[in-house]
Formats: sequence, C-alpha cells, structure tokens
Amino acid sequence: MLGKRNHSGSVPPNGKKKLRKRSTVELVPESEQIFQGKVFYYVPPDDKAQPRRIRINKAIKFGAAWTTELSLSTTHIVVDKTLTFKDVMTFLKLETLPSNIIMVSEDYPIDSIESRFLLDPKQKQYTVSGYQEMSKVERAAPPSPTMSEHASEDTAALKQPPSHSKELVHGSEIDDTSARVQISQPQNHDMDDHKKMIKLARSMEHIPINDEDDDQEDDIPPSRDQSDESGSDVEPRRPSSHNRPKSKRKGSRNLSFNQEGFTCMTGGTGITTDSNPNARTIEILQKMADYYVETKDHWRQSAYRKTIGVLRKQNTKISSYDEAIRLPTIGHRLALKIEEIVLTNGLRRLNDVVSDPRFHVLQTFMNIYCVGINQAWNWVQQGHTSLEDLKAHVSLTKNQQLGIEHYDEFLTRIPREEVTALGNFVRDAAVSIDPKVEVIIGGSYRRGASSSGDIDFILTKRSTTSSQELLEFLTSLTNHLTKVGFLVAALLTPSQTGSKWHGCCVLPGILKSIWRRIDFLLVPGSELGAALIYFTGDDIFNRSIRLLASKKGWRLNQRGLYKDVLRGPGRVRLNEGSLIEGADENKIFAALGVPWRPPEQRICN
DNA sequence: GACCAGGTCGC
DNA sequence: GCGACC
DNA sequence: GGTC
Ligand SMILES: O=c1ccn([C@H]2C[C@H](O)[C@@H](COP(=O)(O)OP(=O)(O)OP(=O)(O)O)O2)c(=O)[nH]1
Ligand SMILES: [Mg+2]
Repeated sequence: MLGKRNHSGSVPPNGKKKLRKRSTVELVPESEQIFQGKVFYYVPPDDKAQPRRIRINKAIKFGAAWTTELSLSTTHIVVDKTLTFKDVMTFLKLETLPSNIIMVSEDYPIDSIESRFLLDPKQKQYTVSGYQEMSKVERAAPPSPTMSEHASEDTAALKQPPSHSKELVHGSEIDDTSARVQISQPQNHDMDDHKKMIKLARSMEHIPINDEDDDQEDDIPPSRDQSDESGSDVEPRRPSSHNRPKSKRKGSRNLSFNQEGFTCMTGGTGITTDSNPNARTIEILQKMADYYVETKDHWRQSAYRKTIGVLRKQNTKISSYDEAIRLPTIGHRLALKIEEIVLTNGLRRLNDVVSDPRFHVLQTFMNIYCVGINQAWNWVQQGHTSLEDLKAHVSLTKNQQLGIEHYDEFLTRIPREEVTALGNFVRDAAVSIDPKVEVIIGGSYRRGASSSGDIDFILTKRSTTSSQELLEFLTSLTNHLTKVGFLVAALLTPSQTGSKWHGCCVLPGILKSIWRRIDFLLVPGSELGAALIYFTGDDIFNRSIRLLASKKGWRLNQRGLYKDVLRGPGRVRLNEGSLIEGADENKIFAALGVPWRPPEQRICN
C-alpha cells in the first residue's frame, strides 16, 4: 500500500490538472449542490461499471468529491447493493468504521438528489446490510435530513488507501477563505502540530489542497495510484533560451539545464527577513504544505516547501502573478495561489482537516520515532486513537516502543548550548580512546541553529580511507559512553560495512535529563568533504546539489563526487562512476560550479 | 509524460 | 521489497 | 507542485 508508484501529476500546458473533477461533468448551480463538501468513496472504488460511473458523475454534479482512496476527508462510503457491511469492512481492512464516515447504500445519493436535500442516511433503505446501528452510539448525528450542511464541511483530503486505492476526484481541498477567521495565528498551540505536519509532509508529501472553487479543475490529486510526482525539489528554470534543440533524451541526458535556478546555487539563511513582507503568504503556504500530508503526494509538498524557501529570501512583497512567476520554482499555479493569498489575505477555505479528530491522531502517531505516514494511517484506520491504545493493541518494533516511551523527549528541541556540551562530552571520550580521531558536530548545529532536533556527529580520522577502519573505534566509543551513562539506548547499529550508529543520550549527572537523539557517522579522511556536505545539509540543499550533479552526468553522495555515471531507464544508476573528489568540501563545490557557501548559508528549508 | 538525491538499516 | 530515517 |  503505500506508495511507490508514481505517476505524474502534472498539468497539461493549458492548465488543468488531473484531479479532474470529472472534466465532462457540469455542476449544478451552487445553491443546488447538496453534496458540497462531501467526499464519497465508492465500493468498489472505480467507475468501470457503467451504472456506477453514471451515479458517481451525478453525485459530482451535485457537489460531491469522489475519492478512490479512503482518507480523512472522506465523509461517506457508498456501497454497491450487492455488498454487505462485512464485505466492505473486509475489503477496506477495517475493524471498525471511523466515526466520521457514514456508510450508505448506493441509493442514498440518488434519492438525495431527487429530493434535493441530503436525506437521513440512517433511514433503513440506505443502510448497508449488516451495518447495525453502531452508528447511534458512536456519532452524534449525521447530517440531518434537511440540512445540507453539517459540521464536516470539507477538508483536505488525507488519503490513504485501504489496500489499493486511487484517485480522488474532485476534490476537497483546502482553500482559502478570506472570510474565515483564520489560520493565521495558528501556530501557537500548534507549534507542536506544526512539527508533526512537517514530518507528515515530508514523508509523504503529496496531497492536494485545492482551491476552493476554482472550479475548474484542478483539484484532484493525481489520480491513480497515488501520488504524482513531479519535480518539487530542487529545480531550475531556464531563463530564456527558448528554442534550444530538443535534446534527445533517450540514452543521453539532457545537457541543457539552468544551473542558476538550483536552490543550492543561492542557498539561504533560514532567517525570515525581519518582518518579511511575505510572512503571511509563507504562513498560508506552509499550512497548505502541511495539509498535503494527508495524501501521499510527496512531490506537491516538496514544491510548496521550495516556494516557501524562495519567498523567505525576498525582501519585497510578492503580490502579483507576474512577480511570483519570475521566481525560481514558482510556476503558474503557485503564482496564482500567491496572488490570491495576497488579495484575500488567506485561503478561502482552508479546510479543517485539523478539526477532524483523526487528523490529530494521525499526527500524534506520526510523531513516534520510526512511525511514518503508512503505519500511522493504518492504525488510525483500525480505530486506534491514543498512544495507550497502540501500546495495548498493536505490535510495535523495538524502536517504536522507545519512541512512545520517550515521545515528548524526542520532540523536544535541544538548545545550542546543550548540543555544545554534549559535543564536548563525546569529544573528550573519543580523544581518550583514539587521539587521532576528530569529532565534528554537523547537522543543524553546524549551520548555526540556535536549537537542534538531534545531535549529528561525524567521527573521522585523517589517515583512513574506509569507514570500516573506524568501526572498532566506534564500538569502543559507544561501549564507553554507555558505561558512563551518556548513551542510554541504541536504535540502530552499523552492520559490517556500516558507517552509522543511532541512539539516545543524556548528559550524565543531571537529575531530570531529557533523552536526546544522537547520530554518529563514521567518515574516512578521504571522504570528509562529501560527508560534511551531506551531514551539514540541510536536506533541501543536499537534494538540490545532488540533482545538479546528476544533471551533469555525475553523482554526489556522502562519500564523494563521481563522474562518468551511466544511468538506465528511470535514471537507475548502472555503474559507480569514477571519483572526482571526496576529501575537500570546497573542491566539490568548485567542481560543480556552485559558489562556496558556508553552512549558515545552506538553510534552504 | 518522465523525472524530482542518494543512501542505510530493520523487518 | 518496503518503510522510515538521515 | 515545477521543469524539460
Ligand atoms: O532526508 C534527509 C535528511 C537529512 N539529510 C542530511 C542533511 C541533514 O543536515 C543531516 C542530518 O539530518 P537531521 O535529520 O539531523 O537534520 P538536521 O539538519 O540536523 O536538523 P535537526 O535540527 O532537525 O536535527 O542529514 C539528508 O541528506 N537527507
Ligand atoms: Mg540533526
């Protein structure tokens, strides 16, 4: 289930996207759209059968969104009359029906349309056989008969497949709303949520938030399997050169690309220019990016993140489509979105997926170390709602158990001073074991951050040419640090050819010390430059510079910069390539034609 | 319509 | 091979 | 989501 597929989700030049809201469907006037804000998941989840296709189109016409992937935004499961409640649950691999989802027979939408009102789904003729009234216990009341509105409204879609699943069709998305109160300050209590969302977002990054009504079409996520993909990360846009010869892409890589457009060429400081004129826009885009977590549209999320990074660097307010479209990584749709955000001061209707309790549960679960979107969603679907639930009812890996035990600790940022202190402790121990070993703190600390999510150490030694030469040292170090009470848990240990160790540590002697995540990377002297680039990040910067290398037919990883890399279909690497440089950070930048920038200027996220 | 970084480790 | 993480 |  999860995704791995790709498809693209792009939009044809003229614009529309794939989320089709059924391109051929003409919606009835808004006042008659009784399913506005409702998201229907049909079982079976396709429109291959003619009758079902007609019914689905009709529902869409009356305002419904159709999803082929069960998600947090799904409001109704519409079931074929030949199926029973049990069939559906088995098909969806669910034990209990999420409390916000109403299961109805396929007659429900039709009859509602005929009566021009949302009917009461609890009426016997619409219940699915075997669907007992568990509903009354659980949920308050589904939409009442005559009202078309109801609490749920819409929401962004969080989608996840039961076991397969696919597209969401029209979508529910987040949109803006100037009228609504906003999202603007959301952050307070969300501080925490915010981080979670980023995790969500990062992991899956995909999902469509859409504009509300732009009715046109854009909304649906990629249909099909899962996410779409397209470039989100680091990418360049070529300035002007129009007609360049179309390179033949086949076996040969496309040699023409705009290096200046790569994020790594300009870097970033992470500082939102004081009172950045685009702060509000950034805020909204961040929200949108966060919500995309729901689905698995990893690339879309990436695109939003890049745009945020670009806006952060601007000293002037980007208000119009034309100003926005000139900026790297901002294309047609994001430019439109930016203009609209500025004009309306917000999203018209950022759905509140956030108000869906399951969304919070999802976030809670995803914040467990070693729990990602897939696992979290499965648990949510199974009806689990708390960490206690998980402890009692699901099987957890060792790391996940630790993640739950130290849930809050792992989410607590580490002040820079403490990182420095932890670093000194490790350095002292390392040097006492092998004076020739050098200890470098990388990660956000090396970029100058005032607080870090974890501590990243590079353990290196000049004379070495392979990380294995340092394995013995690592063992001594971790043993020692464990003995003295500094290391308190191991999460991942290097396998024979390995070069990394992950675990938890505390500053010994402190009464209530907080468990901190700590990572060691073994680096031979010959690879130090590449390792520094890697471990210094940030991740966006790394992806950018690595993509740039690949455009040149090279490859950059934590060990070095390689040339003559052959790639097959799907960019699959066919050989190792030959080393250009690994030891010197500066030389790698130079070889790539990237102006040197210190760690503090590699903050692109 | 292809592609969006490249890798390690656990299960 | 997939999921999660760096 | 964007780029080519
Ligand atoms: O997907 C990723 C994640 C991380 N890194 C690199 C860059 C990053 O700087 C370093 C350390 O990872 P970590 O997750 O610790 O990030 P950080 O930059 O140190 O931030 P934080 O303060 O959250 O630890 O590993 C990548 O190349 N790709
Ligand atoms: Mg870190």
